[in-house]
Order: sequence, then C-alpha cells, then structure tokens
Amino acid sequence: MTSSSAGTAAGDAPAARRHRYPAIAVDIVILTAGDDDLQVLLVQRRGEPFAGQWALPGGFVEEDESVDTAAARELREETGVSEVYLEQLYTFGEPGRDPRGRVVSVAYYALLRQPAALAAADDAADARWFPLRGLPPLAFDHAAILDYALTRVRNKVEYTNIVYSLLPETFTLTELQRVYEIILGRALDKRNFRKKIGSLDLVEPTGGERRDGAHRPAKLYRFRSREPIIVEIF
Amino acid sequence: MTSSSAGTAAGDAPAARRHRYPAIAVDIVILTAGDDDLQVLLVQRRGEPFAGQWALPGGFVEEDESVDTAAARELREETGVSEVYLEQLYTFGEPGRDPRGRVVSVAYYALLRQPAALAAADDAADARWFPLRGLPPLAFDHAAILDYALTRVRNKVEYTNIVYSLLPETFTLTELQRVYEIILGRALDKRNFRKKIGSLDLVEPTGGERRDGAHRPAKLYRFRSREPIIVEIF
DNA sequence: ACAAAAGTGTTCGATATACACCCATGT
DNA sequence: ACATGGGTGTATATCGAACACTTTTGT
Repeated sequence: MTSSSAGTAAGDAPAARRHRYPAIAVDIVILTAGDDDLQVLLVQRRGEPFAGQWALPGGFVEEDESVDTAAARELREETGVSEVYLEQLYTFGEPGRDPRGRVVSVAYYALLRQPAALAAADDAADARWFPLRGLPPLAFDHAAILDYALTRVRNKVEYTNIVYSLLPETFTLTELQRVYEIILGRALDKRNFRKKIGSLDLVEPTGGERRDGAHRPAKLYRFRSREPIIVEIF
Repeated sequence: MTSSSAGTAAGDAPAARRHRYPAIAVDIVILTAGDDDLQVLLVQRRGEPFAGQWALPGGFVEEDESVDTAAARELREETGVSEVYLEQLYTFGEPGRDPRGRVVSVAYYALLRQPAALAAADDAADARWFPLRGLPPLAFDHAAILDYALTRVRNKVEYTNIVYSLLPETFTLTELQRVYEIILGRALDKRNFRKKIGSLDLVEPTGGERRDGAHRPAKLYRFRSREPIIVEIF
C-alpha cells in the first residue's frame, strides 16, 4: 500500500507547492521482555531541545525511502537486529509540539527478542533499556506515544501470535506464560494457560528439553509459524 | 498528542533541512449505511493523473493545521456535516505511488448519519455515494485504503459503540440490527440481538414509537452515550 | 530426603446459539 | 380477515475461571 492524493487538489502537482510541507519523522517504541517487566529502548538527546533528556529513537524520513523503510532503518541503526516485529502505530501531527518547527511523526513499535548488545548510534549520547516501572521523563510527547504503543501491544497479544517476536527459537511453556503475564500485567493460571495454548496450534514440541536447576526438566517448544496471524487467545 | 523528533537527528532543526520532505496529504473513507449496503463517498477527478476516475476525497495538509484538523476540514468541505465519527486509519508512505511526486498520505475514515445533501466541492467534477457492491475502479491505491477502512470498521463495531454515528437521534431496534448486519455482512438472530443489546446499557427507550405501515408500531430508542466507548458486543 | 519447578483434570457458572409463535396495526 | 413487521423465552452447547497434587530432577 502507499501514498495517494486528493480530490480537492486534483490538478496540483506537489512539485508546484504553494507552501512548505511539514517535515516527516519516524519514532519507534522498541520493546523487549525483561525478567519481570517490559523494557523500552531510549536514547539520550545531545542537542537542544530537551538536551540530556531521554527520548524514543527516531529520525527523519529520507526523500526516496518509504516511511516503513525509514522506521526499519532507524531500528537497525539502534539495535542491529533482524527478526523483529515492526508495525505502524499512529501518526502524530499537531503543529507546534516540536519546538524547532513543524514535524509530523509517524510512530511505530517493534518487538525484539533479546536486549542484544546495543549498537548505540553515535549521534545520541547514550542508549539504554528502561523497565516500564522506572522510566525517566521523556522528551517531546514521547510519553503519550509510548502509552499508545503499550495499549496497542496489550490488545494485540490477545488476538494474534505476535509474542513469537519476543521469544527465542525454542522456549518452555513457563517462559511463554511469563511473557504473556509481563505484557498483560496480571498472573495467569498455569493449567488454564496450557490448556488454551494446547488447544490452539500455536506451538509444537521440539522434542528437546531444558535442564535448569534441581527440578524436573522442561520440554522445549517452538512456534509453528513466525508470521503474524490472527488467533483469539484471551 | 502530537509530533516529535528524533534521537538520530537530535541537533538538526527542521528549518535547516538537508533535503526536501514529502508532501503530506489526507484521504478520507467516508461511510454511511444505505438500505442494504454500506456506501462510500467518492469524488471524480478532474485533472491528471487518473483524470475522470473516482477517488477518495482528500487534500493536502496546510502548514499551520494539525493532520487531524486537515481531515476534519476535508470532510466538512465534502459533506458539510457535523455529528461524525472521524478516526485516523493508517499512513501510506511508499514513494512513487503518486505519479506526480512523493506524497505521504494519512488515511482517515468517517462514519456519517444520513447521505445528506452533498456539498460537492467545486474542484471535483462530481461527488457521489457508491454502494460497496458496485464500486468503480479507484485512482491511486485508494482501493487498498478502502479495504483497510472496512476491515477496521468491521472489527471496531464488535467491541465499541461507534454505530451510534450511523444512526439518527432515535431509531428502532430493527434499524439498529440492520446497521450491524450491513457492516458485518451477516444476518443476526433477532431475539439474541435484542437480548444482547438489552443486557448492555447502550440504548434506552425514548418512550415514543414509530408507526410505519400496516403493522405494530416500533418503540424508539436513543443511545445513552454518543461518545465512543469500549463495549464487547459480539 | 528435600527443595524446586514441571506437569496434569475436573467442576461450575456464564455466555453464545438455535429456534417459533403471538401482538398490534393499517387496509 | 389478512398481511406486515414488532416483540418475546427456553433449552443446549461451549467456553472461561477456579482450584491442588504428583512428577522429575539436583544436591
């Protein structure tokens, strides 16, 4: 899918612009599952405005790239990772919210497997993972964008299989349940959870098992599909 | 909520642009409930490209207005209506899909009460309501945008009360059921439907009734709230 | 032997679905 | 009187929620 145009501007070539257009940026909410909380990747701003404050990673859209591509590029620059789930969230287009001038921001969110080593882009002073309970103040309206992303993710895990993007290739059912609990923010009953997961065809046993400490080994599973699909889970 | 900026471009003022940004347009899928099908408002293009073809109404975002405001303005220009439900859909940002140049389009959808008299904007050759079964070929990638809107609406009526925007102030339960059937594309059982609607607190009787033809008069209802709320309906 | 996490079934209440007849009116 | 849409209840199946003990291992 893609761009378009306007009935009301039917004959106007954008090349013959009557006025300047806003700049277009992308901002990305990059999430991963920590031990007991979701974690979000933030970068510390070097320049004004909001110098020294933490912000969502992002950047301007280049002239010849799609908005989706710009988001994927920024994500790669920050994390270097592949195997991610990246989805457009919402477009924030109020004038005057970026003190430097008019910027329309297309927000995305990404779900990653491991906190991986951070390829801190060198134009940011620092880049770090923050647990949601323990966030610093955010620059611009990035707190609102983050809230929006969390709402979307919490809804979407209930009717899709996108949690696959937060888990490694193989995992135990307890680990899978833990990811749901972290995202949904509530405890789930172990037996009901396993009954539900078993009744859907989301995962299959690999045959292997994991031996941890002094207890019974856990069977390992993998996702049958690592493409996003619609499945009613909760 | 609103715009933002980028960690990777932390110090760059948009005023000091290194390159041109894409134009920003809005396109609106304007829907209403016809007798036996949803109807969408299309405008016939005057100029190239796609001259003479039908397209979604839309236009470019002015420099000092928010993207939401631009959408509301275009909607008003086409229909003159108030009392609408207007929601952002998705941003389409592939380069090269508008033959005239780079245009990023923020798509919206609107739900209207009656097909009202059309205030056909004078820069379009014509504006008309089309039933979904009976669409002409659409310009640009507007068919994809329309599909996206329909998917969103069909999902959203199942867990919100947004159908209020498609109905007049007072209505009968049969009319309400008809709207659901038109959107969902399937027949609903009358008794189960009424049981469900009655168990939620969505509507209340006005006390009045409507006398139509040679049959028992129908009680009239109104929505308790005409603000969008989350309610699991189906 | 014991500590620690893995694994496994049943009961109960609530909700969704299927289904058919009488009511009030206008002509 | 009859044709037309308005209005109503019950029985069954399905699904979600609550709940506790046995198994396998490492030390």
